[in-house]
Amino acid sequence: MLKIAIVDDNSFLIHAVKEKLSFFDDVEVKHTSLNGSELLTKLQESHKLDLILMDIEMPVLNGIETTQIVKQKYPHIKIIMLTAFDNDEHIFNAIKAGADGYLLKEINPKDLYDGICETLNGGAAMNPSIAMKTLKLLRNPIDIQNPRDQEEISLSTREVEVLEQLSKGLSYTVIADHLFLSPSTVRKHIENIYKKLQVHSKMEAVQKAKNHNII
Amino acid sequence: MLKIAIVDDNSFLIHAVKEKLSFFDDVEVKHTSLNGSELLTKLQESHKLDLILMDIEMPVLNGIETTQIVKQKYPHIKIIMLTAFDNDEHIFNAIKAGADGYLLKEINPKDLYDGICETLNGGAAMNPSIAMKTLKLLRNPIDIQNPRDQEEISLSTREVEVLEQLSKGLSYTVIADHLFLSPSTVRKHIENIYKKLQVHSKMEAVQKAKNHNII
DNA sequence: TAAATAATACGGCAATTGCCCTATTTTATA
DNA sequence: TATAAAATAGGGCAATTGCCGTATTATTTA
Repeated sequence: MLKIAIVDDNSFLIHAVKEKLSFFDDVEVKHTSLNGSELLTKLQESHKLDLILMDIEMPVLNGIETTQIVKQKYPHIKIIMLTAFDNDEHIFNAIKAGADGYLLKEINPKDLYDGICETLNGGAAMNPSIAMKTLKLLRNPIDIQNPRDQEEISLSTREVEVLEQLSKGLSYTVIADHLFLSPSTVRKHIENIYKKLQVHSKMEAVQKAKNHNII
Repeated sequence: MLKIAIVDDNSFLIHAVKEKLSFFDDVEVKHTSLNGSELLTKLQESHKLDLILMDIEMPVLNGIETTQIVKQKYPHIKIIMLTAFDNDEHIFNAIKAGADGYLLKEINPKDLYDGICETLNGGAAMNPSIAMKTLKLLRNPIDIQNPRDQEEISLSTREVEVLEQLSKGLSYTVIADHLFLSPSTVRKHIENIYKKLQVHSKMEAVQKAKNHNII
């Protein structure tokens, strides 16, 4: 029987997670908490737990701080961050704090269950988009020292692809060739990218994109 | 239709992977290669590819080197390393080379297919045990050092100054203004820089300069 | 000191880029 | 199912860039 705890300041979401886990007979939700310190109190009484599903943004004691403390005191307990957001700083801080996985709340029951099992078997549960972010962090150690917050810069998938090509120093026509697009389309994408990033040249675009971990 | 290529020096394993993919109607294995240089030749003819499943240990040109080259030339093509081993060095080198995912050959058809789809959607395909290793790498930044090669590229003091300005994304005229030079002089300096670095645009110059620790 | 290198500066020209416009089709989302 | 957002594509134009000349004036250095 897998003994799980859930920590989330939103009781509705706790309920939703519980429901997802209810499909699996070998999972038992031992207790739930609305914040980190509530969890710590419960752990003082008993730390017979296999794994904690932890939200990040909570009052009193947030998920990152709580993870750090739990991992310090009870290193045998696995912790998966289960959160709505996947911004770089949260991910990196969670990893540093010792989290064993990072999943998004929108996850379906089976993937959640699989993630729990994999984590208990020594692996790491990770949403693919988050896995990609960790790869980018590994490639750009600069970001690790000073992770900057990406404001509300939201580029479309295609725009990111174009940006990646731009960062190789390629010309419009070559990019069009690579992405099987008309040069006009590439130009238009780049125009839109410039507007979103508020820049006026390839170099500035690439630089800003790198600073914001877009590429 | 997802256009896939497979690169593996073991033709039996190529066949096995093909068979796993045969369950899925929207996957088409465009071509297979027994090593990196064979793949590169095929890509020169046509790079209409979505994703490459790449072995690591191959003769002639191994998976890491091949990944680096492909990612440089055709950054739009996703690459998943598909290998028998999961040692730390391979993983880290593959990530640095630009791999978008890292799966083990023992994977079942569905997970392989899911991994491919997730990767094409901008995520990263990762085996849980490998995900855990990347987390550990992120926690120990000591391992992450990039020893760069220092070839004999000798730029003059002035040229380095101009290059630094270039890297800010500034235009010829603005650079001239900053360095109290005539725009013509700046243009000439940049011309000389391009010749020394053997590049043909601002972006390439800055990129190459950064790789060689000039700026 | 003579020769080589670096730094300065200009003119011309083709190609590329940045920015404005419109417009259709596809995809997502409310 | 409307509506919005994204992706596609093209025309036009001014500014910038990349590349080719040439040429004068320091500054090194052999």
